[in-house]
Amino acid sequence: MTEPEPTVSAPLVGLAAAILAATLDEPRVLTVPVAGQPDGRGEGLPAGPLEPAHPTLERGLRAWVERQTGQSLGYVEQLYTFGDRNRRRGGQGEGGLHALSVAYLALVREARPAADATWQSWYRYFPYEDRRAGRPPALDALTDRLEAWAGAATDPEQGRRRSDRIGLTFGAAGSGWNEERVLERYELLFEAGLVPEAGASDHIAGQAMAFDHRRMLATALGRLRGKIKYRPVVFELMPPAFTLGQLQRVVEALSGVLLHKQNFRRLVAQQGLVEETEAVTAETGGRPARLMRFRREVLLERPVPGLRLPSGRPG
Amino acid sequence: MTEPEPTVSAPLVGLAAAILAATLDEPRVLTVPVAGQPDGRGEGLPAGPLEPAHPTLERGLRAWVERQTGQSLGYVEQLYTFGDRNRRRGGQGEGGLHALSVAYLALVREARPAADATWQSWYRYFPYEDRRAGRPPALDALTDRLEAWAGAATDPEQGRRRSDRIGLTFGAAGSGWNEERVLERYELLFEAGLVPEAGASDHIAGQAMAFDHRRMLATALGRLRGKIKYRPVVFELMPPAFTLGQLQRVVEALSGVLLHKQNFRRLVAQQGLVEETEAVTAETGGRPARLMRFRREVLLERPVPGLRLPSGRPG
DNA sequence: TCAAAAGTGTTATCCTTACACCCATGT
DNA sequence: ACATGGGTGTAAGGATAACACTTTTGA
Repeated sequence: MTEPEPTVSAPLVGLAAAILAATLDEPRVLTVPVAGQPDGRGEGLPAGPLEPAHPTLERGLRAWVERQTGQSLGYVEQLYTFGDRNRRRGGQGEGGLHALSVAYLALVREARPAADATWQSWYRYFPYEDRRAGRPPALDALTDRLEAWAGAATDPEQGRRRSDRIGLTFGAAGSGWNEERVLERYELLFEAGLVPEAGASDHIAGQAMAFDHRRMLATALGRLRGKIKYRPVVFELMPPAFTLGQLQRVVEALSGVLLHKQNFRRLVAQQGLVEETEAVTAETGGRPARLMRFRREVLLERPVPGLRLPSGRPG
Repeated sequence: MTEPEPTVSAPLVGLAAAILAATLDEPRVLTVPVAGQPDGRGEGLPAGPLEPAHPTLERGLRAWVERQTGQSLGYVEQLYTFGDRNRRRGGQGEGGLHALSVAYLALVREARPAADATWQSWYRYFPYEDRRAGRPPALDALTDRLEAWAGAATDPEQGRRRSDRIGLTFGAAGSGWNEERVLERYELLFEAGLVPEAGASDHIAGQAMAFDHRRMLATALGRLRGKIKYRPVVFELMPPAFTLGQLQRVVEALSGVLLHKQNFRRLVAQQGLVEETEAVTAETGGRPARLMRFRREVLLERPVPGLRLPSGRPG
């Protein structure tokens, strides 16, 4: 009785992947060109329809990504299933849901582009998310536009709610910046009509993407920024051996904020996440650094092994 | 080029909801009878296929739930999209993925069953998850069976990995019990063939459900148990006014572990999650307790307002 | 008077934060 | 010599955990 019975028109199911890496202190995402898109939206995530031959969703995703980019995936995690708000049956009017996309997050070590896929910095699509060099200047323009949108609300109550959301997600008031709220910030910009995906000709909020791929990417970044704190996923992005300084710069690149050096090192060390190798490297510019490696055993020892970000430091 | 094009046979998309409540110190889930299922698997979650008329996934879900149970939903959150491992095209052989289910978590305040839907305790389906009365006796039998399964591995390396997983998820060794790992525990039991959903005639691991609904329920419980720690979602399950003792018992019911009274009260108070009302209630058996209410303002004030569970107390 | 639950206060301990400082290399 | 990044020590502050204890009702 609750068994899904065949309906006349099943929706299309798409698979999409936000494939993330970090090389040379820059967080990256693998993108592909997308034809037939509005101006400025010709970039997208590797994606394709779920096919009858796919044994599972994840296997289908891996197949598509390999076909489109040549990249084989290691760590893969399902993010969210989107009912695309832009694609409805028969144009407008009574249209129901036409297409779904199951979005995935993938973390890979090496950044070797293939075919016409290219690696881009995350912050090309979300420039305001990078606070490593201090509060980005673009932010002021953005929050001004957002406040104008809040002021243009139909009633004062709605305006207050909008202002609250702006303060909460963009860290006005006392609450401070929360680097995990990437999706909430993008959604707010979308609702305020400040991104091309919402019909704006604007691009002060960063480079647009095809379909709702930028929403998927925002979801992926927020998830990863949260997850590094309680799971040792950063190491999926690191080479087998690395210095603590490199690790810190990768974490900073992902989270978009700078960290306090001494405390970061102590946290990493005392949590047993890494162990020393015998090797050192001299390519860092100052005193040669010891190379470390990830201790896989922590997965068995500690219940919640993550890189709790230690406070932060003024940019 | 990455645009999903129509394929000959799109998969069916189902919607399912784990609707959770907490009444009288017992955590509950709304279930419906499911016809045509194997013996002992006639219970399921409210569910139905996504229909062309549904404007969004969530609206489709709400429609199905209201139709099947009369329950209208408040807080709703998407959980996961499952490619049902039991339903493949054409039986066995080359079969690809035939049906998807997008599963949701819903939290409701009132527990008034309607139609042939009934409220059941979570722990009917996961008896080993309730540690409020100490370590459940059923657990020993379960871990014995699991260890036997680990011992029956094809090679020693696989056996070691299985043993590690058992220790990690069921909290042997030093690691202790982690109440959030509901899904990992269920998946382990599934792989070990100890649940009817995996073909076993056994039910020492709790009451089975139709399709993969128990997997969805496990996902929901794990998510909720994690989420109460960093979001004030418990209050979705509470009446408008409640005593701190009631709140504690609900949190204990959800998490399945007992908490330290004094510290719980202090934590709740000093986090500003609740405020006093003028009323008191005398129905608690001892000294009358002050009725409290949830302070909605914390959502604007604090970045991560949740009920960090204070340690716990020996059961 | 006693049981049961509400509610308050205090202390030891640990973790986080912040600051100060030394070490080894290249220019 | 000094700039740069690597690496260590330690003290202050705050939060948690554990303990003891008082208050107010009903039976």
